[in-house]
Amino acid sequence: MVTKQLAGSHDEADLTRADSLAREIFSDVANKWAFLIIEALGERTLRFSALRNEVDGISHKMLTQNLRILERNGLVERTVYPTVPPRVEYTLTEPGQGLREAVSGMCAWTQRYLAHIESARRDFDAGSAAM
Amino acid sequence: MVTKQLAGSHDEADLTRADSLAREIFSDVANKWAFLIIEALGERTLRFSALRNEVDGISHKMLTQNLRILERNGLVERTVYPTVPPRVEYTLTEPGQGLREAVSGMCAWTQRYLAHIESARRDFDAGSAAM
DNA sequence: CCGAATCCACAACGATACTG
DNA sequence: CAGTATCGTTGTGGATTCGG
Repeated sequence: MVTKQLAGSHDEADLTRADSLAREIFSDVANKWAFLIIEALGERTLRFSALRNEVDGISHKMLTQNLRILERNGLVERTVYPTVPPRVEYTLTEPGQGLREAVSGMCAWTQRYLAHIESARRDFDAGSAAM
Repeated sequence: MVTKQLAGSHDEADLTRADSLAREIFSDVANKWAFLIIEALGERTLRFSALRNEVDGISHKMLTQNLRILERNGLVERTVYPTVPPRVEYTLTEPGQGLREAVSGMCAWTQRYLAHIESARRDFDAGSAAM
């Protein structure tokens, strides 16, 4: 699936539509900031500013932007308390939690191969520099 | 980890270094094309042009670029056969396979929530359009 | 406190053309 | 066939400012 799929089903135009939708979702979700936001949220409910502190290095703009996208896809829930000053909380929905598990898988993978990757990079960079 | 970590270890400067490295890896790997390439490769060995056919919509340039990055991180192995015309094959290394499993997790997640997400989007877009 | 909009530098991307 | 370089366009992301 997603790339070319194994065509286990019946129709074809139908699958390619699902495929292009899957691509869109990937575009929305498969980026550094979305991942970090999802990991930061975890099972907690956080305010905008708290979230901004957790995901460090993220700009105000990027945070809002990515949160909007996640919200649009139904992965985070946005709750506005009409107090003054305003107060907005974000929390992962159930599909969002599902994604978080996948993301956690990637995080675990990163941890596991950290050293391996680091040395692969050194080798590669050393090889490129040889001229 | 990756974002702020739970500080289960001893030192601190050490962890933040690992953390920033993890970030770098995320930047390299957490993007649409890298994911699609990894899924397309799977357990097979593919030539450049074959890979290009599998990951459809990808440009020549993007493919080389992402392959270089993956190679640099030791996730794909690049084998050049010095024939004429040249022939270059790509295959996932063991760490690459590990990443692929995580990516597959995301693909499975996508499939699972496809309909859910689609309707969440409709709701969101309908809400935004209300003015 | 949160979000939207503006401005702007610069990175990403696609198309093309050229090399081995 | 595979890779690199260049160019022009589009997009991304930060800083700032204004508004609720």
